[in-house]
Amino acid sequence: MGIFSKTCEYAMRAMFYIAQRSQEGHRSGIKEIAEHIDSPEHFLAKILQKLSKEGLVQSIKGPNGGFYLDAKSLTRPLADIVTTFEGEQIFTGCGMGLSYCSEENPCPLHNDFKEVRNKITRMLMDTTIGQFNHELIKGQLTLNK
Amino acid sequence: MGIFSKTCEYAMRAMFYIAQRSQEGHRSGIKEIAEHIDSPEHFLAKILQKLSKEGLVQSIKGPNGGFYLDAKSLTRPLADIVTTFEGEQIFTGCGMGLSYCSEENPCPLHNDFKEVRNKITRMLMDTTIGQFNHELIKGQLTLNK
DNA sequence: ATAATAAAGGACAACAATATCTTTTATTAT
DNA sequence: ATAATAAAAGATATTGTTGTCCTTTATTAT
Ligand code: FES
Ligand code: FES
Repeated sequence: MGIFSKTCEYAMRAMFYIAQRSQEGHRSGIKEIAEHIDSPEHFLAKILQKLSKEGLVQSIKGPNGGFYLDAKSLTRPLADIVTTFEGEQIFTGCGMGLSYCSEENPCPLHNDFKEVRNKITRMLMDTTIGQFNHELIKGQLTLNK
Repeated sequence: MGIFSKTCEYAMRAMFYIAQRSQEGHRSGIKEIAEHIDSPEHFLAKILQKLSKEGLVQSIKGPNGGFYLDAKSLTRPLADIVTTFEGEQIFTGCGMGLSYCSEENPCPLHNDFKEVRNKITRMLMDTTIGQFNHELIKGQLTLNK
């Protein structure tokens, strides 16, 4: 696995996709999303359910329903999605798995790993969900290759 | 989970511990290692078996036997341990789980994620297994807190 | 009202990661 | 030679992640 779990990866891809479609004024059904981000449909449904409960994505049932993002949601940082699935561990945890990371009792990787963590944190905090709509619509960025 | 799997975390901690003890001229038994890095004993045995097969750690059976690191092994980069358990994914994979990462078909996180990956890679390539022996012996660094 | 649609929710299945236990093999000391 | 030690190897158990399926609920269109 990479840095993030598969669940979290699908979640990020799905949210970027929904953001793009929302920008275009469309709501997206699970099937459509799954196809465009290349994820298992039913598994994705579960993921979106969780994001919906967290209020990170909006949804409407029934015909013409689907998932979309309101203005507020489009400005939320990617970090909110990651936290939903991975918890705080990735932002604060020790790189070698010690029960907590501290300056007083550092592991051998502590100094280097702090920087890695900070870079990840900045990436996730500074990136908003709606940030790439333009590039995604123009096809300069991809979610399924 | 953090960036690395539990298996990989135990492996790194174990190797740093064995390195330290090797430096002091001792071989370490599984039980001793497990206690000092706070890992499940039998699971650690499996991990060390794999590292042994890879030639990353040396071992001797029987009384006064145990695990140790020869001069060559002490200079190997931490990356070799990580690759054994996580493969190349962590060094080359896409942060959002796309099947491959490329400049031609980048995901939204590509630019930021490249830097994260590079920092991780540098950390693991530039750190050698024997590098922290002194600090570990003096207790300035820890493997079990 | 009824049928159609689409998300929400619950139950379950497959698989991989983590963990434990037992037997075998190599080595050493007596 | 025998017993003791410790890693190697094999078998199995537990848990978490990933994935599927089926039923229910809300909404819309007819
Ligand atoms: S103690 Fe390990 S990263 Fe800080
Ligand atoms: S394409 Fe996703 S990190 Fe490069």
